[in-house]
Amino acid sequence: MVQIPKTPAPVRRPAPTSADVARLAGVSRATVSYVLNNTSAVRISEPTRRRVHAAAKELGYVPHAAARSLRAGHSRMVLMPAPAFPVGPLYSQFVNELQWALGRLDYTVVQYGSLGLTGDEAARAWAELRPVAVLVPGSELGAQGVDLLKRSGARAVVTLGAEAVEGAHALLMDHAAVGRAAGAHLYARGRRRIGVVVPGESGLEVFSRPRLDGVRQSVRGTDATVTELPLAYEEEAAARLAARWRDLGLDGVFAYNDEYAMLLMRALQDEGVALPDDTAVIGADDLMIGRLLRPRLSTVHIELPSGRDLAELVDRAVRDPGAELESREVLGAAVVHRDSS
Amino acid sequence: MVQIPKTPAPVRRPAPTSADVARLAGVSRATVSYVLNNTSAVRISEPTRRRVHAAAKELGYVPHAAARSLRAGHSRMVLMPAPAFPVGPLYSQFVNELQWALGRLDYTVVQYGSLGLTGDEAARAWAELRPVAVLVPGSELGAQGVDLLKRSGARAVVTLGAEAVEGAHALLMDHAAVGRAAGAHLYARGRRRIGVVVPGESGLEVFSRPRLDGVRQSVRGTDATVTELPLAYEEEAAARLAARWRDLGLDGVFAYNDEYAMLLMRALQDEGVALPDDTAVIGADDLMIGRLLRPRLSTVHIELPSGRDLAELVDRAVRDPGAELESREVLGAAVVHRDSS
DNA sequence: TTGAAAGCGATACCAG
DNA sequence: CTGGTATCGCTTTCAA
Repeated sequence: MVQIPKTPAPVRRPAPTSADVARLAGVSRATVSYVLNNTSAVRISEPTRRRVHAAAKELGYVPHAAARSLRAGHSRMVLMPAPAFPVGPLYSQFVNELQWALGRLDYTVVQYGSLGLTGDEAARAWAELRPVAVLVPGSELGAQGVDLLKRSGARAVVTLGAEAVEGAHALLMDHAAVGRAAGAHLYARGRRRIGVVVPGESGLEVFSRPRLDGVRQSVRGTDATVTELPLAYEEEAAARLAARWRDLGLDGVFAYNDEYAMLLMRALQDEGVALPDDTAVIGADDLMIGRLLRPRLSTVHIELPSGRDLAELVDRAVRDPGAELESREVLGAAVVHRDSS
Repeated sequence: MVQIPKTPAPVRRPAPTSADVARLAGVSRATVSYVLNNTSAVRISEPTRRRVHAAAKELGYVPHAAARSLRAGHSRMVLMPAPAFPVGPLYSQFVNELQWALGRLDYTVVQYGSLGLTGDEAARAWAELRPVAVLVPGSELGAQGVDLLKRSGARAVVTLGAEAVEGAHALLMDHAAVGRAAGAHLYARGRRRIGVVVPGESGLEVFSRPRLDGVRQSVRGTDATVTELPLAYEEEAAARLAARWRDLGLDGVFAYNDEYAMLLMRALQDEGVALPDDTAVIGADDLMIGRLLRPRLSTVHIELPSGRDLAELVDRAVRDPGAELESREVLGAAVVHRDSS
C-alpha cells in the first residue's frame, strides 16, 4: 500500500454558494443567477457578465441541484431502480440507449440502488427524490406504489413487465411469447417430450416462469409433454442433469437463454447425446455465443423496444400527465432456426 | 395498443408537505418533524404521535429529500457514473455487492447517467448533486475534477483505474498485470510469436490497451514478438482474421477476454488450425464459457476487490476526510491453465 | 440594468 | 411537551 501525501489544505470549507460568487463579483445574487442561467428575460451588461463568470470560475462554483429543484418545484430526473442481479448485454444496451435518448430530451437518468427494499419501501425511497418520472422493470411495484409516486409529484410511472399496473403506463413484455415461440418450434420439428431448463438462481423467476408457461401454452391440447428442468449455472449441475438424460427420455429442450443452452449442450455432448438427432436444443436471447457453438444454436431472438421509443413515451407522459395511459405489447419473439433443432 | 381509462382524478395536486401533515394533525410542523424522525432529544406525547402518523399516512406524505439535505447540509448519496457500454457479469456483480455493502452502512448508491459528458463536464454534473462520495471507474477524471468535487462537498473521491489521481483515493486496477500474466504463460509454454486480440469496439481501450502493453512487457528482452490483432466482435471479422492466420505465423494468442477468445477459437477451428498445437490460446476474465469450450480455454482469472472492502474504504474516507489518501493495488491476475494453451 | 426580498420544504434551536 | 422561527441555496417577481 502506497501513501500519497494529503493535499496541503486539510480545512473543510463549505462549498461556495451563489452568494459567494455575488460578493466576489460585487453584484447581487439575483444577477449571478441571471448570468449563469443566461436568463433571456433580463439583459445584463457584458462587463458584469464577465465579472460574474470569472468569479464563479475562480471559486469553482457549482450550483446546488437540490436547492434549485426545491425552488423550481420540479426536477428532470428519471429514476430507475438499479438491477439487482448481473444483467446481460441486451438490457445493458437498452439502458444505455435509453439514457442517451432521455439525455437528448434533457432528462437525467438515475439508477437508484434499492437493494433489499420491498415494493412499497422502494417506492417511498424513490418518491423522496421527487423524480419527474419513474421507470420500473419487473412487477415489484403495485398500484399503491404507483399512487404514492404520483402523489409525490412523479408525472409518469412506466412499468416494463409482464402485466400492467393500475395508474401506470405499461410496456408489456410478455416473456411467455418467448416460450410459446420455442415450444411451437420444437413441436413443429416433431418433438413431443419437451424439457424446459429453468435457472436455479433466484431473481430470474420473473423471466423464467413466464417462459416456461409459454412452452406449456404452446403445446396445450396436443400429445406433447413439458418437463421443468431446474439447472444452476454450474458445470457440475449440468453434468448431473445430463447424466440422467436418457432416463428423462426427452427429445427436445428449451433452455432459459443461450448461456444455459450452452451449458447444457456441452454436458449433453460430453454424455454422448447427439444434437439435434437425439435431442433438439433451442435457447433464447440470440447471443453471439449461440452462433459460435457446434451445432449452431437455434434461439429465440428478442426484440426490445428501442431506447428512443421509450424516451419519447416518457417525455409525452411527462408533458401531458392527464393523457390516457398507454399500455403496449413491446416484446417481439422470433425463432432463429439454426442447427441445434 | 390497448387504452386503459385514466384515473378518475386528473387534478394535479402538489405533493403533501410536512405543513399539510401538521395542519391535518392539528400540530406544528416542528412536532411533525420530531415525530417522524423519532427525535430522541424531545419527548412527544403518545396521542400526538399517533395523530401525526395517522395524518402522514392519510396524505401519503413522503419527505422531500432535496429539502432535507439542503437543510442538513449533506446527504448520504454515493455517486457512480453509469457504465457507458455493456458490462460483463464481473462488474455487475461487483456493483451489486457494493450497493449492498454501502446500503448496510446507510449510504445510498446512485448511478448517474452521464452519457456524452467529458471528464470535467461530468464532474460538474456530479457535483451539482452534492454527493458525500464519488466512485469513478476509469480515468476519465483529472485532478481538476477531483478538486471540483471536493470543493462542492464530496468528502471522498475514489477512483478505480489504472493510475492514481491527485487528491483522490485510488484503487489501482492495473490491467497490464493481466497481459503480463498471459504473456508470461504463453512464453513459458514455448510460444514466441504472440498475437494479442484487441477489441475493435471503442470504449474498451481503457482495458485493452494496458492488457496489450502487459504482454509486451512480459516478453521484453526476449526473442518473442508481439502482434496486435484488432478484432470486431462479429463472426465475419473473426473469419477474416482466421483466413490470414497461416500468413501471420503466430504460435500463441492472448485474447482480450474469454468472449473474444471464443470468437477467435471458433474461427480458427473452422479454418483447421489445431489448438493448442498450432496456436495456443488464452483468454481473460475466467468466464463460464471458457470452461465449456473444447479445448477448455486457458484464461486469466481476475480478482476484483470485494464490495465490502470498497464500502469500508468509502466509509472511512467519509468519516475522516483529512486522513491520508489510500492508494492500493487491488487487481489480482492469475493464470488458469486449461487445455487451449 | 441591478438589487431587495419572498419562498420552495424540512429541521433544530430557543421560548413558552 | 409544543410552537414560532431562522436557515439551507437558489430563482424570480417587483421596485428602484
